[in-house]
Amino acid sequence: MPGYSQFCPVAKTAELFAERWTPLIIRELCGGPTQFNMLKRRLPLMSKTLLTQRLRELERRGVVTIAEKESGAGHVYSLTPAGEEFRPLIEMMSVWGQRHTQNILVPEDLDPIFLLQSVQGQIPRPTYPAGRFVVCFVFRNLPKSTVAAKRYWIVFAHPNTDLCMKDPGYPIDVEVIADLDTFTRAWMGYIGLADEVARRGIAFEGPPDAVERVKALLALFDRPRERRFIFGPPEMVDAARA
Amino acid sequence: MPGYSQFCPVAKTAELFAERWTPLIIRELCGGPTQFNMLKRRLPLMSKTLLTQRLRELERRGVVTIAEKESGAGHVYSLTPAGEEFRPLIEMMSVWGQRHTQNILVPEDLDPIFLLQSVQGQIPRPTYPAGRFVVCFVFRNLPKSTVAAKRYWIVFAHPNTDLCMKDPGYPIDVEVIADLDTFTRAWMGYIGLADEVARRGIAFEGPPDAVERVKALLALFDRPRERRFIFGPPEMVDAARA
DNA sequence: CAGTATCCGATGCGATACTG
DNA sequence: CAGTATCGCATCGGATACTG
Repeated sequence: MPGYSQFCPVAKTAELFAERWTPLIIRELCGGPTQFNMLKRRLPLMSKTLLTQRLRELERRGVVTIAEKESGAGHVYSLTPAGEEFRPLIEMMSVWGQRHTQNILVPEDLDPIFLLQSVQGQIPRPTYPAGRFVVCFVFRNLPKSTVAAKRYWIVFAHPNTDLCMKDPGYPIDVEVIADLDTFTRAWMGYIGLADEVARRGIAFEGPPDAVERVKALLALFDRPRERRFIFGPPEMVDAARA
Repeated sequence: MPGYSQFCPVAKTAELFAERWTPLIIRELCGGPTQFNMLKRRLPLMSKTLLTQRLRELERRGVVTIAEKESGAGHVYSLTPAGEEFRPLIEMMSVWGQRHTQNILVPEDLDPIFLLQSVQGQIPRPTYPAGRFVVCFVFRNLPKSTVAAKRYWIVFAHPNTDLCMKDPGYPIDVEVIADLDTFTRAWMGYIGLADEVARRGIAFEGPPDAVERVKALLALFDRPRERRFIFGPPEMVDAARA
């Protein structure tokens, strides 16, 4: 794909920034330095070949640095100062998307893992329960096309938290049961959470105090409609919140 | 090209905004409502078919309105409120490009007409000369690939100004002679204008007072290095300046 | 794990011709 | 002028296999 053949800086920036996948790579790198497979995991539909290609191109253009890892093979990818200057662009794209793309979520967009990574990232560390606390998410009405599992576990273990795709074996404190699309839209603030809970589109099962605990963790009810919702890796969320 | 299959608002926005040509179309529409051929003229490398396609898609997504023209055939294209919200993104891309793409201008990027449209647009109307005033630009070292002409005329006629590709026949007040790439980089603020004029990379010919007049019009010497240089159609420049 | 090399198929898009 | 319809090919990028 050749360039636009215009010296206009908007065009020159678009040649780089508006290439397919590039904004999403930069979105990921906004979460801080990361490795190849971390990126690959968050961009599952992108082939390794293409990801490498894009990262190389971004390095060539001074947007990304590729450093040798100290231990083992592979590299660490991070934004250069020039790359950091894309952060406000990514954030504005996020805001625009929240305001104007609510109705064009298609089944293929839904992804329990991506969703729960966001959930995991949005929960402020200070609010973690003291001891171990396990929330199991059960998603109904998964898109037919997906191979995703129905059940996931978020394990709070004091300063850390883990997202598990397999039963970690610990006793479950609360089960959250919801349609995947309902929970996604609710989590994004696109539909009323309280409403969905009220009509049991989203249901909580467990001891009442544990359920309240989870509702508080998810901050389900005090989410303003037009809040600046930063979507991205946990570190990016942290940075934006500060 | 299918979507990214992610509900993340950055991804959903990228599906629309980061498609090939789309940022440039929006850049143009930031100059206010316009018509098909105006767009086509500013995006010469884009085919009519593709331009139509993109405009239709942007309409479908609520970014552009397509209205019948009152007289004659064709439509008027303009940004919806949602589309207007892309303006800050375009402006940030412009700023990023000015800071980080100065070294990657290639010969094919250079275009006398695009350049002089920008020149014409950047000159504030209040500074126009009182009577008719004609500046002829002569570009040397045009890229071999181009079919562009060497000579262009900007005719100031009181409240209006015209950019001519053919000799308008009026007597010429000042001739500006420069390498196309030198003038482009200087105009963008990428290289020092005063320096280039001093070593006659850019030369002015005409009566001394008229030459001074042109230098003032072009605001060649009081251009700060990191100024917020808005590149785009004249109306966009006007709006950004206000 | 962290990529690289190669092949080949889908499709995006330019070119051309046509219409009101 | 302001587009629409059709065709064909270049190329982007996915799939697969391979390597340190």
